[in-house]
Amino acid sequence: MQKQADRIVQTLKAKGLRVTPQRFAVYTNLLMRHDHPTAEQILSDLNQDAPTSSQATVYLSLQTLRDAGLVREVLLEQGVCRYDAKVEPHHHFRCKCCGEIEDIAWEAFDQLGLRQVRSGLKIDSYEVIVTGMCDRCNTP
Amino acid sequence: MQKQADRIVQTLKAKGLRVTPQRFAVYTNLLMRHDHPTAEQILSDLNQDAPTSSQATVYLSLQTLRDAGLVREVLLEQGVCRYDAKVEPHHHFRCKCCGEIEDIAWEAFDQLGLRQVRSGLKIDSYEVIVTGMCDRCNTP
DNA sequence: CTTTGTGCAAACGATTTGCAGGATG
DNA sequence: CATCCTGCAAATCGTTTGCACAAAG
Repeated sequence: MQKQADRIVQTLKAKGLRVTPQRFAVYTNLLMRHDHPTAEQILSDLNQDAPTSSQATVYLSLQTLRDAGLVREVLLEQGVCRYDAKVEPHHHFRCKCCGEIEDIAWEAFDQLGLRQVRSGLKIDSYEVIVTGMCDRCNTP
Repeated sequence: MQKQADRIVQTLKAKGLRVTPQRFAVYTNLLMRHDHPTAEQILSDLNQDAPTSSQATVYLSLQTLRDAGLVREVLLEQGVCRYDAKVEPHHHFRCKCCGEIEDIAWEAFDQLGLRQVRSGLKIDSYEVIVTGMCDRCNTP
């Protein structure tokens, strides 16, 4: 998987970011995951075996990656900031029972008549947050 | 406006909540506003003239009101929890330039084909968050 | 009178900052 | 070699908690 690492390095460089081991590790970790981890979860995951990054660096790296548009913040619960390296437009579902978060395909809402929401607003992006019960919690 | 105060008292009682001056003040303040204040903003607003509620009480009152379904949390920015006493379903727009938050009518998204988002998910509610530039920031 | 809410101050968890040394381009 | 990043520890911010007293039903 040398190719993949190279691609990640190129992505970072393309955004004008220096490629440091810590920043690379944070971004790679987030790209490999399928969940929506908090900064804390990324930190402990990275340092599981050997120490990789300090707390401050993980927080700063995430800020940097967010500002570069490589990573998205996902705010679903009060006081909990999650991160997502999947930048293709998509939405989120949160099970209010187990707390699990699932992606929802963008096309599900493609028919949204966003243009005419309100005249005067220049719309950049939108996100739908769905709450309910996942199939696991739903079938006892 | 005695009528209005009575209506608020009745609303609280109907939810089985004790009506204390502090709780009443928090809820009334939120009902009268058109913005989406943080707990901190409500606190300082209430205590502007005379001391009305302590910090802890405002936080607890907001929790209680949220649990009773009288108030909604609005999460648009990392680390900022806003509150909204308008419980009729509606969505939010946030100007990324001035940070202002506007309500968006529910009907704008009424045509959402939510039922068939994904089989297995039992959907409770959803919310659309729109980001962009408001008309004020857009016209220089 | 029993239960629940309040105020205060201390505790807390997540995130940010200042600063000195180190690595990157 | 100038700039930017990292690590550490301390600081900060928003929110929560423990406890004694007060108020609501």
